[in-house]
Amino acid sequence: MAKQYWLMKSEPETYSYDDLEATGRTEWEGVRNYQARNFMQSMKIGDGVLFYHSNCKVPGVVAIAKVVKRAYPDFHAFDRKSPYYDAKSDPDNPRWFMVDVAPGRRLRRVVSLAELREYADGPLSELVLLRRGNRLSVIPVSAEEYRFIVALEKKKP
DNA sequence: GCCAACGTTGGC
DNA sequence: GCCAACGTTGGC
Repeated sequence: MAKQYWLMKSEPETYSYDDLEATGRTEWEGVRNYQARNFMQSMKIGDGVLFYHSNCKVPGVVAIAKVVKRAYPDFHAFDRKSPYYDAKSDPDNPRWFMVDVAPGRRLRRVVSLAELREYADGPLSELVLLRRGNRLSVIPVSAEEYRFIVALEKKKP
């Protein structure tokens, strides 16, 4: 199976790309949306990830990361004390899954959402992120879209 | 199975 | 802080 690509959102105040670099690896826990979960379940080791900062001053893609562990049960859902606790998920029949992600490299500059929108009628016309009202935190990206977005780092902002 | 109410996401 | 869009919940 060919390498796949994804965009994963994180609020930098909660967990930024700097945090990922500091720890070298993270569990992508707390995803509580079925569609996003399904995407994570189809991820494979080595898949490319666009690390996106949401809910911040300049939302956009800040770095490249990679999947380093395939989907496994999000055990935070079993922990009553966790903010991600979900009584409907139990260890015998887990409802939520997560993958592990490791850093790749920071882009030369933030490729902002506003800039991505400039290509909404062109190369990024199919980008799920740009669909109206999209709120998914894990989004598939085609190889072409991935390459195009990464290449934008070389453009003058 | 419908749908109103509610909570959350996330850009602005 | 506002609010539009969306998913989930629960009454009926």
